[in-house]
Amino acid sequence: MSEPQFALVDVNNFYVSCERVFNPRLESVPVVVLSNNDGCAVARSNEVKSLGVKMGTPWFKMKALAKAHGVVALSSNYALYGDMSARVVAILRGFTPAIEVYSIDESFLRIESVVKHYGDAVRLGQTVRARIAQWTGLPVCVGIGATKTIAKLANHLAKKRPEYDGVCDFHSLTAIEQEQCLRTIDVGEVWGVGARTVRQLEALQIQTVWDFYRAKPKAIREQFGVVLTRTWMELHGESCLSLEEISADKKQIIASRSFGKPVESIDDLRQSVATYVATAAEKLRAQQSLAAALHVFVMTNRFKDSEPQYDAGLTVPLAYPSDDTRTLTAAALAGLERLYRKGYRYKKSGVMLLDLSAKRLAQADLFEDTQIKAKSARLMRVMDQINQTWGRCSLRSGASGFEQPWAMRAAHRSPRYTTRWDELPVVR
DNA sequence: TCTGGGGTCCTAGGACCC
DNA sequence: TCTGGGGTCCTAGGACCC
Repeated sequence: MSEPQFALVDVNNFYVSCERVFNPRLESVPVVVLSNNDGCAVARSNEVKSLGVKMGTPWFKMKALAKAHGVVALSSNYALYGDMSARVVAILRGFTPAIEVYSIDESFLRIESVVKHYGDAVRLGQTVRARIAQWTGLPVCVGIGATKTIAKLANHLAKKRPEYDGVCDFHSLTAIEQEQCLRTIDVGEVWGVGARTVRQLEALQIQTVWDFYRAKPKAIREQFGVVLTRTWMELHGESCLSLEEISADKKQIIASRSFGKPVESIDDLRQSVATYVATAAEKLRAQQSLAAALHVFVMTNRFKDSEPQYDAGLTVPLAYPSDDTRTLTAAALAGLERLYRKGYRYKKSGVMLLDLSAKRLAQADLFEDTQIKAKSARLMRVMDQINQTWGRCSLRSGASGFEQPWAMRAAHRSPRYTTRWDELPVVR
């Protein structure tokens, strides 16, 4: 059996690139895509990155800079990004079925069995790049290595160093080149090394990837535990993290949002909670699970020191595990009644579905009414079908409200070009 | 005025069992 | 007077990821 060879394919500035595909005027213009509620920058074009704007910078803090440099800000358009992501994955499946969709814009591929058809790994990477560019218009970079962690690092090199032309196979570099690369990259760039660990490593004079690579595994194990030791081994070419081709069922499902403006009344909170339950329950049914408990939470704006703060949550167990939006909504609203305190300006609420189990393995209950259960299943199926056809929340419970004055802001959303007939791009 | 949302895994410590 | 040892399960909190 040949040694594993991983490729990490990652779309450059994914959300911004999706917007540019359909609006070429955004090309070579500085563009940011904002988080829900138009809060923070979650995607930045290269022009914006070179202005020094960091990931997660609040929009209101960069407005002056944005105005000075003509930065275009867009609200996030998840319908568009989700659809573009699916197209990229479909193309990648044409290269190999051994693929793990790691996030909306990244996939790992096992390529050792298909490399020979392309000559070498770099040529394979270039073919991937060219095909995705031609079929979707999106730019990607490809990093290749013996482990996922090395592939990630190679992807970083492919992005940062123009001489690689978007594809870097770490093992095609000479030992000296490899060392030079590792010496120039901060240890924080390594997959699995976060800000906290960086600070602790710096105290040990470990600053670059090279320093970390040369560290003693025993010391890493004793001070940092098994997780970072695994990262160290992966960097040394020992594959510890395998390709997860089949995405496991979620163990919890969360739905929550910040409000467009502060909310004080319990009526508005009820609407928001009911809305989020509906979203979460739809996901729950999509993976054919039941929830045995649910957690509902509310919080005030933690950035407002001047205002009284309240941050509370309550876990509500269910009599029977359920996937019925009505049952889950009733439980969540009952929890909310107990949580609610008058006199606060709430900023966010949310719901977590917990203790999930596969529906097909559900334990039948002697005292449960099977007719009601069957009706519930039918109703939920019809609701999901209608919402799939006509858009999320087309059919919803009255509890989620009509006006929804608390709804999040999305003032700069582009059309859902690829998923709505009435928003198709028009060529004149 | 304005500060995202959704996940997973690991560890330590306590409760509990035989 | 003397008071074991091994194990599991659960939970909270921390760290990480995109």
